[in-house]
Amino acid sequence: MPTTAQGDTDVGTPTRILDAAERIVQARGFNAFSYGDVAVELGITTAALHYHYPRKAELGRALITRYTSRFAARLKALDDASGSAQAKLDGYVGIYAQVLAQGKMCLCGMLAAEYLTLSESMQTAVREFFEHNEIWLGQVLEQGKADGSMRFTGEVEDIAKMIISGLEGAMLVSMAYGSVERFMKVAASLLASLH
Amino acid sequence: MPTTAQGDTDVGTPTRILDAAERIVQARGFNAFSYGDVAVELGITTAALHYHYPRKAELGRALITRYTSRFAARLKALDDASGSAQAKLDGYVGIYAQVLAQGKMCLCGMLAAEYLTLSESMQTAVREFFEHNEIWLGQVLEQGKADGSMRFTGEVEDIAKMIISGLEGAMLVSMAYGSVERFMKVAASLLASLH
DNA sequence: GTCTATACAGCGATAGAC
DNA sequence: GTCTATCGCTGTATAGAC
Repeated sequence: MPTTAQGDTDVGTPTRILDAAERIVQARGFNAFSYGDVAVELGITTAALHYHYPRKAELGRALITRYTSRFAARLKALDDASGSAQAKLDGYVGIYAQVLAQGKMCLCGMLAAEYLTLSESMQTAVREFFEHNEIWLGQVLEQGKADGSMRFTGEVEDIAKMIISGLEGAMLVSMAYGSVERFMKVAASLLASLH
Repeated sequence: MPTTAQGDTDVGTPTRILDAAERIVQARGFNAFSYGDVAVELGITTAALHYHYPRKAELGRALITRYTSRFAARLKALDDASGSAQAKLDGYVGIYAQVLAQGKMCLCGMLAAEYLTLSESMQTAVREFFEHNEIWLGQVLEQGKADGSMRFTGEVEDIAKMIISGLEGAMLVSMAYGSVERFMKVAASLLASLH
């Protein structure tokens, strides 16, 4: 029997920990983030946090896997809802813009900068995020190429890498300006060559 | 009378501090970097470091200003040596590739990720780096447009922002793969649309 | 599952001798 | 200009009571 009644949003402590940690890490980075930050926000002690995530690297790993699976769900939603390849790409850019509008980096973009300081487990999970995105972008590009709506020279894989790199970089630089507009302009220039 | 004899390379302690700190920050980030790291490498104590740079934020600021002025010197060298706009752009990409080949991020790209944790003085200096680069890139693009070697739609400023964002992002993601090849492929795709 | 208490290491920074 | 010594704080992590 679950401890939450019907109608409850069922946010257990582990979820609340991940929510707070995710936001802090996306804004300030994994190395500038501490158990203390989360503890204060949740009104519990750091000892309680360690009960759920004994080591910081394990918390970090959980952060990435949840982020990646949520991201995958949004990409699937784009597949289901959007007809054209262009609409899917626009939706993809929109996901990034939403994150930036909250003053945050992409979690895995942030972690890529700190890559050399991460545990092996976190490093692997970060790479998997990028690879998953590249595969999805590749499929969208193939679709656009097949139906004639997109034109590009070079391998689909390389264009996919360019798009994700370009968007991550646009987020990165835009962090220094707190400007979603800047991000949107760069994204538009980036994708303009595909028309 | 200088304390260094003729023929000495004249690397004082402040320079050696900046050299070590710069490399560590570019590889691991400002928040994962400590006075202790530099002290061990230079064989002096952290107290000696504080004599030269009393506060970490001041060391950070010095790091950025030196990096930016060195970068400016390299851009000027490209202006002096390269005739075509395309050659200048290739040289620009080459600078980034050289850094990445040493397992490092662009200093200011790294600091952009940590932006919200930096002192105001460092934040300002980071933005100045990007603005300086955008101006230079804008001039190159104008040159390419004027002599007919480059074609693009949209504002020159936006294309310049796209190029620096794209290259920074390519470095960022490539950090997770330790792959200069990946970076070069993305850079090529990024600039292909200008031909 | 959360608490108090604590261990222990590392950090930035300072005082004062040399 | 560099040292020894030290301070105060923060960080991750653990033990054991409740």
